[in-house]
Amino acid sequence: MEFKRRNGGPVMGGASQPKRGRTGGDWEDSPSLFEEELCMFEEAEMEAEDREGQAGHDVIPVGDLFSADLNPRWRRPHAPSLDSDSDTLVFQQIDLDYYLGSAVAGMPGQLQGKVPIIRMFGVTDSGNSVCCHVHGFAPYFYVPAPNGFTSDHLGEFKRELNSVVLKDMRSNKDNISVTVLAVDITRKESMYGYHGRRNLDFLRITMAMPRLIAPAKRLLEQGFKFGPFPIQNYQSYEANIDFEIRFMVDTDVVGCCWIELPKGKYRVREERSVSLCQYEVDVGWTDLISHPAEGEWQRIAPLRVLSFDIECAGRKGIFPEADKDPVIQIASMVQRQGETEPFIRTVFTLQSCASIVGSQILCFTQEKQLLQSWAEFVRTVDPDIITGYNIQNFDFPYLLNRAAALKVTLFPYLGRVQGIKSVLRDMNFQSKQMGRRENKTINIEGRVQFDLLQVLLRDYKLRSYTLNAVSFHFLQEQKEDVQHSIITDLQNGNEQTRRRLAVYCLKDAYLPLRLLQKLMCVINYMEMARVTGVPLTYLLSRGQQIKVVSQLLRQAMKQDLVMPVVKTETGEDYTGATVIEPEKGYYSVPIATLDFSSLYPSIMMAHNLCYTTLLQKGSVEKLGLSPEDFIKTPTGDQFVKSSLRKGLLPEILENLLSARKRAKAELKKETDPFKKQVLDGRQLALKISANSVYGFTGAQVGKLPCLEISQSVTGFGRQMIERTKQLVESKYTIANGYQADAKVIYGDTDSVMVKLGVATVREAMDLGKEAAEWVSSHFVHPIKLEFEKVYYPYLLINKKRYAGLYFSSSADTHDKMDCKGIETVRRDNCPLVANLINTCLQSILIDRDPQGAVAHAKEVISDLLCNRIDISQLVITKELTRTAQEYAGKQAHVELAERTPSTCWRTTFPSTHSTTWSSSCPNRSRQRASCSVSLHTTHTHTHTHTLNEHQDCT
DNA sequence: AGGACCACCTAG
DNA sequence: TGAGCTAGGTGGTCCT
Repeated sequence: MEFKRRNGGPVMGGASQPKRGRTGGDWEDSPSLFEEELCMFEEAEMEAEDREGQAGHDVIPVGDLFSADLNPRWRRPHAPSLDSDSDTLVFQQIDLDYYLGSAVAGMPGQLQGKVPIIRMFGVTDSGNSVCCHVHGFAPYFYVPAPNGFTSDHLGEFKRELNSVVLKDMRSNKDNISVTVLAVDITRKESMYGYHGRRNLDFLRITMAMPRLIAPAKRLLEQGFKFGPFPIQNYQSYEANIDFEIRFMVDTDVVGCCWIELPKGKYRVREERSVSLCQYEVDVGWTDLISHPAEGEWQRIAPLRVLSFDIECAGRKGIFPEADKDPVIQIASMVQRQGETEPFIRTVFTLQSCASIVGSQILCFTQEKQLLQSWAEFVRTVDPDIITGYNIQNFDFPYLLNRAAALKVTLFPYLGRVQGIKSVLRDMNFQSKQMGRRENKTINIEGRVQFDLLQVLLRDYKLRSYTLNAVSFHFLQEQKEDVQHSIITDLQNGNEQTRRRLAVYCLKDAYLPLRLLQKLMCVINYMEMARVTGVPLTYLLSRGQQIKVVSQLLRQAMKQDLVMPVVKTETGEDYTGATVIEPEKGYYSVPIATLDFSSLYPSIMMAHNLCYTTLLQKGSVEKLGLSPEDFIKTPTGDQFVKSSLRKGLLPEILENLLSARKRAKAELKKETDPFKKQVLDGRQLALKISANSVYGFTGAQVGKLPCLEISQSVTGFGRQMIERTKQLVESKYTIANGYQADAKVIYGDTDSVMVKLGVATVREAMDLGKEAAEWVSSHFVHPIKLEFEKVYYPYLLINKKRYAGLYFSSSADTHDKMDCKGIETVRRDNCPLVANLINTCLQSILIDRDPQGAVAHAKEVISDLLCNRIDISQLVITKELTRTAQEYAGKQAHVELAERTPSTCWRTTFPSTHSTTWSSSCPNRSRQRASCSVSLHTTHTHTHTHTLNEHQDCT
């Protein structure tokens, strides 16, 4: 039930070689490691290019920037001409949107007025870009047909609805004359609640464009009258589905899948092409073939990934403002997905700049020209994915604003569709999970914006999210050493100082690429898009729910089930999981841990919990069900058994979990490292997806909350953990011939920690496995209790706070020291505390020397009191102190410090909710706070030390 | 002193 | 108009 990688966690993809750090800080004398690296790129390429007779250019005078001779690599590979009569077009779709346009002759759909057209962007196996316009798909939704409705009434219904929708429009600037395209009768069943498997007549209402769905739905809900029928309120179904998702679900297209346009079924645009893509085609929506991501269709096209970074010359102490401060450098790196090195490394500079081996420098005397040329560079390189660090909220907005300030009119056309301007918008994204977050967004049609900062904020819990910290954490590598404050000075210096800045800027463009690769972001996100069926861009711009909705709709469609639109209202929270009261203390005996694997998904599968199986009040009587047809959950809710109807959610979960098993099996067999990465990304996506189904049903402000499901799930969970405790403690007893009476000393949600009374890890493992198997036999398939690990020794401080040496792979050596909930894993303490506690825990658990722990803590405190340490927030839990003392046999009559507020400055960033600690004041202009240290020692006196903003923190 | 409440962050 | 869930520890503030 863990969705976010804690503290970065172990980084997947094998260990990386830590780079040796740069020793001297003397920049001009010795080139940095990064420069050596750039140099190596150059050497490798020189060899290759010598054969082709292309000389490398270090510094290029601005002029023929875009001529093929000078920059042969900028353009995509040549695209052979395409003949739709004889060629099949196959491409991997990476972005999908829609627009309103005029009908194209020969394509299906409405002919007059503006029609919605789906647009897919993608790349072929040979690296050519594709823009595919898909015609004839229109948005629709459902309402139940009123009693007595027949096909004779369709015309009247349609006319009347059309008329009220038209009347409802405040302005009609698109001059829409027809809003309702069609109304059909179709047999469907609501997915909410079991009502005896009877399909009813539903009206499928097709609208002319997506934005007409909401008013039509509203008008029907508020009360709609037509023909002889009385005024009536219509409950609507599937009226809140994004148009893109609607299309993808109906055509079996998933995010990042391969699309095939059979020969003869599509048209190549010769004139009238609107995109910058190499191929631009039109196709009818029923003519495209979507390939499931299996076998050969798991591959990934050679996508172009552009990473960039900008530098601005800010004024002293003022954050750069786009209307005043110039953009002085833009570094860009372009890499093909799947390759290890960027094949374009370039930096656009304002004013001259000395050459950097391995990268191309383009110097400009006019900032306007720099910006304009960079935009042209982007259009020429035609990247599929644009990355960088905080590009979404800084670099892109700054560039757009700066270009506007300088009136570089051709700058903001960065997308793949000609004539569409990239504009900046403020978005207010908010979720319980991530809090309120102000975000800026810009539209870049056809290119996926993959801001690495946003990825890290979503997927990793880190202490700090600066590029420097993140690079160090994942790559053991850091940024080039340039202080922000000296950027302007470097720019105003000479070509050597600007060169130093350029190296810095290049590295900041390079690091995101390295991180993307190391963390396998592109692969993992693509796999998530494929597994859940949503476009790649949704994964970064939307929440968790849309992924479940997409899967739910796909499953529902097969059974003619439709999803109601529910009004969201928050009610009472429901009861969650049980946390077994811990028997706090230090255990110098092995503690076995048994876990239910995928507890909540397996509960939903085992008991067939779903919207479609829920028996609402009175249903049992109404449907005349007998007791063996349904179950009653611990919360008193009723669901029919799978013999009557198999639930959609259990089906989805089974598919996800069996697909995960397959992926893991394939992963084991696979030898190709690249395919391995894909498979690992897939199994991870499948696991996360399975776990988020439960959360979806409990999301009260959501697309389809169903607390009967979520509270039944947790209810079963509570019952199960209680039962598990009883079972274990009843069987593993001296009376039954075991060495000791087993005792469950702790448990949380889906796990129990058992003191089995055996002396060795080996015995605990063996007995643990046996116990897990035996307990499993008492539960319904596929619920399974598994032996996970042995803790030895184990320090149980409180609920959700413990530490122990973790034995799993071997009984002889521990895998790690596992700490849960303790200061060492929390980000709201300064590092000193985390380090101190960590050292103490190591002392206690590994060295088995609690006095050592106490001594160490004392020493640190004493250092603090004597100002020998510049940072100091000390928080040692009372429990840890007590436990350490207990273990030490009360011999150590030292009370550790209880709590000491800080002399270091804590900064919490509201945007990211992250906290950083520093010994210097982060913002001198703003703080009024004073900080104090107060320590209690056994010698009774209290030291209080207060610092305020006028004192130096060190 | 003790409790109600909040913010923050974690466990699962 | 879009947002997965609950349990619970710890430390802080404010009130009585």
